[in-house]
Amino acid sequence: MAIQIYNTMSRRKENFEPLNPPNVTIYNCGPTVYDRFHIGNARNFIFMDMVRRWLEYRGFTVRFVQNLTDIDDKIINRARAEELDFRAITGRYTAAYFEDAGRLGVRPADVHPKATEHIGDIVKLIQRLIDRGLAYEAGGSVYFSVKSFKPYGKLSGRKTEDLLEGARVEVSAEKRDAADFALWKAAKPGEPKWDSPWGPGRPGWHIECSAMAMVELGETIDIHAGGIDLSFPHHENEIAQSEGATGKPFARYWMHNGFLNIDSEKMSKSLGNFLRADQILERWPAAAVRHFLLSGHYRSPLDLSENAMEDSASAVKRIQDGIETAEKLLELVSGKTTDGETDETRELRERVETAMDDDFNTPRALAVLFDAVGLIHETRKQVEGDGEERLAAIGRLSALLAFVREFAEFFGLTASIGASTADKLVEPLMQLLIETRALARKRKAFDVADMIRDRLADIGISLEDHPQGTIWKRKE
RNA sequence: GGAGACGUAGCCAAGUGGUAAGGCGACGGACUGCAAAUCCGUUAUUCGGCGGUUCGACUCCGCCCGUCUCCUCCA
Repeated sequence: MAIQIYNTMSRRKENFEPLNPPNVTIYNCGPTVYDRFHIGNARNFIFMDMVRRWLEYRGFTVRFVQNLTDIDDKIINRARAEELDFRAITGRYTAAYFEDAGRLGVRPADVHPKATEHIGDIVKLIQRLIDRGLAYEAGGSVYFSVKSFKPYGKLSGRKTEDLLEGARVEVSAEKRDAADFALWKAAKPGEPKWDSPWGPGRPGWHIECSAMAMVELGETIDIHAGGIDLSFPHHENEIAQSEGATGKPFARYWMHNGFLNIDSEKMSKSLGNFLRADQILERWPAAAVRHFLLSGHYRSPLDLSENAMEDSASAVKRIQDGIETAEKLLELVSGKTTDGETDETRELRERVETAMDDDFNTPRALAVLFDAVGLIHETRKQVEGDGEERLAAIGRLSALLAFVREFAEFFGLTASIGASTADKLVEPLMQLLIETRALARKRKAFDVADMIRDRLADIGISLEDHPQGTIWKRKE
């Protein structure tokens, strides 16, 4: 069964067939580095990183490119406000991007191209569009002529006429049509600028993605992705620029994730109702944030709330506890585990694969993971019991543990496990305390036993008594 | 005005033309010296409303109500 991907262009799920299997090229529209990104941006980063990993899991060789927009109005404004060179701003927030993304478990792309490092490629592409009669120079700026590109609007389902009637687009005497958009912006006094055949200026927003995607991935890429708000005008314009210049399809699959809402409204910088990723990470573990973002289908809107985060934190705890309990229990009873699969885990794996192959249905895949955790606890009882079945149960438990661990890691839900590397002294000291408490309990000195447990609880360690012995865990 | 998405239990959220996954929460029980963890049971005769198609719809069609998004920078 092939992987199915919902293509915004066709508005339906399609079988995924890359241009040159097993290679897959992905271009994801990255952040403008004028501020730390918010949790809504993170939804896209985390999701696309997971798409990349799922394709790798499925045997594809993925080349993943995500740009960093490092020149635009917002950056210039911020630089002005702070009285700094714009490069100081982009440098600071580029570093912040990698820091926050890393904490969220998002891998760096294979390449993170920057607009300012591709001015030459951008200029060449603009020239190509002028040569083809699709763009024109006016007053030192260059505009794309929307009317001369017939398929304009095919991604977002818009008609050029409607756009012109909308008339909410930027009015400019230089443009032949209101819907035309800038490829090259003539420099105003004091703005960063680069030389070009049309005079000093800087690239427009949309052109960098076309130019860099082509340079890094070729004229036709497999998957182009971004938030749904980018479908128009950004992606529409990219198509116009790229296909206008090459005459080839720009991207085979367009993937757009839904918004992250807060109080049922889109979270956005302009509305001011956003929460930065670094802020949310101060309060919640990365694993909980990831669970929350993956708990809904990527194309649906997701509503962030205190309650939703609490639910996710509890849900993640169930998985992590399941893993930890199984690990420690296996150590307690046998000291060694095997990683072999069983019919049971093969079936679970198949369910995850079916869910993920179906347009990356993470909620369904997570449900399988929770089912597996349930099976761990069921098996645990057999391991704790006596008799014949115990040996078989140990094998079953190890297989389930390996399965849950594999996919919990795949989805990034184990992030906080082992986050603090335990001092070598901790384990033997814990054993000492556990043995002391066991002795106290045996002698019915429950006040002593409870004191040990309570004091450990105070410092963040919980004890669980099992028939085979006592397990300790760190709390959050 | 144009384009589109969505409306499933207390909350979050999958799903299918054949009789409702999973998570969180709640309640009852088991286990425990007491806990914690876990387990068992209960928690949507019903999928925004009204019609229609069908042997049968939550799933298909129509209308209505409600929420949201895009059409302007935005993941």
